[in-house]
Amino acid sequence: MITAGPSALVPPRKSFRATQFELREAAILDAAGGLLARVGYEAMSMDEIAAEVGIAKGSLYRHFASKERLAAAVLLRLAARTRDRLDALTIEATSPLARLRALVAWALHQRLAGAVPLLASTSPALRHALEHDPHYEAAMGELSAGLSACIAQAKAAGELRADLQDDFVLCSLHARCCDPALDLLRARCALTDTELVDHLVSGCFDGLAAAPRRADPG
Amino acid sequence: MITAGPSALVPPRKSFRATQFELREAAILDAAGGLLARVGYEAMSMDEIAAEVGIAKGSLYRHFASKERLAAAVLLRLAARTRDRLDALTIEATSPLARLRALVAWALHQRLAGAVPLLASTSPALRHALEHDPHYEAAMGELSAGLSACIAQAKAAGELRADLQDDFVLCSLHARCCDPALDLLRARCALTDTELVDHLVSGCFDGLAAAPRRADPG
DNA sequence: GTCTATAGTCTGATAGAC
DNA sequence: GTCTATCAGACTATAGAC
Repeated sequence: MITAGPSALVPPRKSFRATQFELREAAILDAAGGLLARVGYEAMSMDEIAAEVGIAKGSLYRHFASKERLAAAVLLRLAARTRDRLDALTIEATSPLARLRALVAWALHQRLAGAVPLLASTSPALRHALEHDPHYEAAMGELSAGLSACIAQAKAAGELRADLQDDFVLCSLHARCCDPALDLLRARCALTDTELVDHLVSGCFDGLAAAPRRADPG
Repeated sequence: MITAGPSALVPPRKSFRATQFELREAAILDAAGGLLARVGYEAMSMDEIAAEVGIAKGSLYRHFASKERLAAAVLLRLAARTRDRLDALTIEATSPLARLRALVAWALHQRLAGAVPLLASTSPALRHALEHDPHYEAAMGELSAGLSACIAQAKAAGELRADLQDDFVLCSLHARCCDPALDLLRARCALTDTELVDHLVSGCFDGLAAAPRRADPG
């Protein structure tokens, strides 16, 4: 049997403690993410998070040096997950446009399940904090790059309007994933989750106006 | 009401003090609105507002009993203005759809000029405060009613997709007026204000996907 | 000026991984 | 059995409503 010892080729066997540490860190991110989505950055208190996770406040600070960095870690994880999702869709989905639609739908479902919108817009203070976080910038940069590639493909395939610049589409999609309409609709309309998401995605890509819309030259 | 002045038929002549009071109140609302848009509800402090207006903090509280009520007054005024704008468009604009497009464009231009998005979404705490403000509820109700009428007309004229329910369109338009995409685009894309607004309005009504989009039966 | 809320720190006690 | 991480919670300092 492969002793714990430093034999090469042995998968890194983590100590029980280290595993616990990682599990707790994930739990903290989950709790903070939920709070962030429900009450916002300013109103979420470190005491509340600690209480929700069931750990002491001091232990919270063993994982994250400050409230800002904790919130940044939440959004960082979400950015990474979104990117992973996009990668997965690159294999699954049939066309570039289908990938984009599926990614927006996925993001909206995440939010219905209680996730934060992937946007600093929640709080200007948080936005400011993130602007100086290199890890977050990097993760968002990667995500943007993947999306931009997808947008370019969709345009080349004639699936996206040619008169809109790529950056505009990118920002629009980002914003649609964080759409405040989701909250408005949840409060006002009686729709199932799936209907809600389908309508929002369709509204985003197909528009609200009736079919004959632009006088596009062929 | 005409008794105040000596002669009847004279427009109500306000005292100097009352005029000053109203001017100051408007100035407070302007300052608070700007702060609200720039830094958000939680981060805007009463001290900051007082300083910006150039009055003592005590005077602030002569006008508004609390921070919550001040913020509510800002959004209330904006709701009223939006409604006024919709009324004006009912005369100006040619079709119901044109009215809706023009209203969204107007709201976006307001935001470019520094106004708050007309939405509690900025801050969950603020949203909670507004949920219990009858004046705000009433103003938003009136605005929604006007918009719903316009939406119904546009649908009847075949200008809006028939497969989307009115409430869905209403919430979507509301959200588009508060679109976080505006801020993202301002930071990322080099577009003039007018281009920015035109693109956003077009994205909202015409969608991002290329023309042949749904297999609509006639 | 007063008072509350909360970020962030520190400590002595304790459980449980090693 | 030792030793380290965690716990509960008191504590400081600051910001900001009123």
